[in-house]
Amino acid sequence: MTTAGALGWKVLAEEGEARAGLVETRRGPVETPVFMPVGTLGTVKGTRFEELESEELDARIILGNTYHLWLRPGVETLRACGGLHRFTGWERALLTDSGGFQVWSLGDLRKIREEGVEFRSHVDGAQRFLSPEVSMEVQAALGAEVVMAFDECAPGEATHDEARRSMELTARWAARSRTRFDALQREGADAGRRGLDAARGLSGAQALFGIVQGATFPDLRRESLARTVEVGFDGYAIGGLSVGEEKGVMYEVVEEMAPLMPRERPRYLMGVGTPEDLLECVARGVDMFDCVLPTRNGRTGQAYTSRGRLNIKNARHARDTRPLDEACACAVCRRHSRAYLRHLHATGEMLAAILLTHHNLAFFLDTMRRVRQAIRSGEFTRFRREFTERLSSGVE
RNA sequence: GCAGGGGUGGUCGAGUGGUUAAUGGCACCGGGCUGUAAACCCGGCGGGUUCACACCCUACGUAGGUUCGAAUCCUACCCCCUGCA
Repeated sequence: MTTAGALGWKVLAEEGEARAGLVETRRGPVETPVFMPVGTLGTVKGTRFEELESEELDARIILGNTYHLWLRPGVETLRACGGLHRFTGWERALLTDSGGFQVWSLGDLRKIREEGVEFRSHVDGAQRFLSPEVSMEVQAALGAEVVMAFDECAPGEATHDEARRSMELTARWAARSRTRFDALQREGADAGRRGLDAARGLSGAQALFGIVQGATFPDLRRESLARTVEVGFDGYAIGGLSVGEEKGVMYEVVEEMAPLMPRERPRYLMGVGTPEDLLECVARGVDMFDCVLPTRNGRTGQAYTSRGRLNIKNARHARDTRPLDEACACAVCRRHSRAYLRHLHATGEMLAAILLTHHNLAFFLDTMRRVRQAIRSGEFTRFRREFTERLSSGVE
């Protein structure tokens, strides 16, 4: 276990490339492999914090987003309210994305320069300039346990030249992120530190993760990793995947990169993925994941089950008195039928989104719990095969 | 009874002689969603044959009529709404 750092990390068990580990944050332990629900605007949409903390979901860490929270409610408000934990009432660990993803997802609304990114706010059209330094400042005001370096997320179909340019920019931004981040920690800008007892053998500071880019090109990915490790971070992420490239390509990049990433640091695959993706990428050596799928798809009528996806909008469920997933023990599956959930969705009732989101999160988080257990008991290979097989068997 | 207005596809509602199987909305059916511009977006939606291009049939209250051609014009009838008796 690393001590005095911002984050503790140890590998508890390994099976092939898969590993079960423990990340110690200043706001509690996070067992890995872990799925981190996405809470872009300071809320995991459609859920209450009590649910996330409940034994059933037991989410140990959730995300927040720098770009979105920077626009609304804004840094000053966040500072005035004591950081994102106090502002939202979430007392467990947080990880904030840097805004790098918005460089990709809001591609039509920004211009990239060496200095940073000029965004035209999607909220009101105002010009807003985000740079590694600004991102670090906002993330200090947010006070998450894990801060992400500001990167450029290039499109999956980027050419080698484009990907190189982007990767090199990301590398320069990584160094700038590190520098500004360290200064902010020294200055005590970290809003999340307030009120914490600095026990647990940790420094009490925020942790900073670097992000490996390079699109689909192995040479660029390797160079990106080397340059990121050279800067030095508390953890390392693979970014720039599931942004338009083919699924097989994503697995290849992860398969090649994860084993090259420092063993003594947690490895985080950003923005991934489906239940199958999680299993595949755990098998390739990834420890941390986040994805909007369980929450977004919960709102749009799609349930993840042990036998694959179920579209609650389909007429075939109109009189189906069975739960979403007969193998699921979540509160929604214990109480409600597919017929009722379909009715709620069809009538536009907000409860439909709430219940499907709950089930989906329960499924994702429970799956990861089982993954961890399987790795620790040396049964991950079998678990993965059986789980994947069942996933593709189709909902009855 | 008289005077106006009106009856269009599951529904509401455009269209008022010819690219009209008929604009739109809703409903319905299906699909998509991977570091959240997403409680959102896309497609289908009279019937039949066809892999498809395409073709055929049926349709704008009912029945006739005018016209090369009608949901659109004319006549009669039925029904609905409003006002006056």
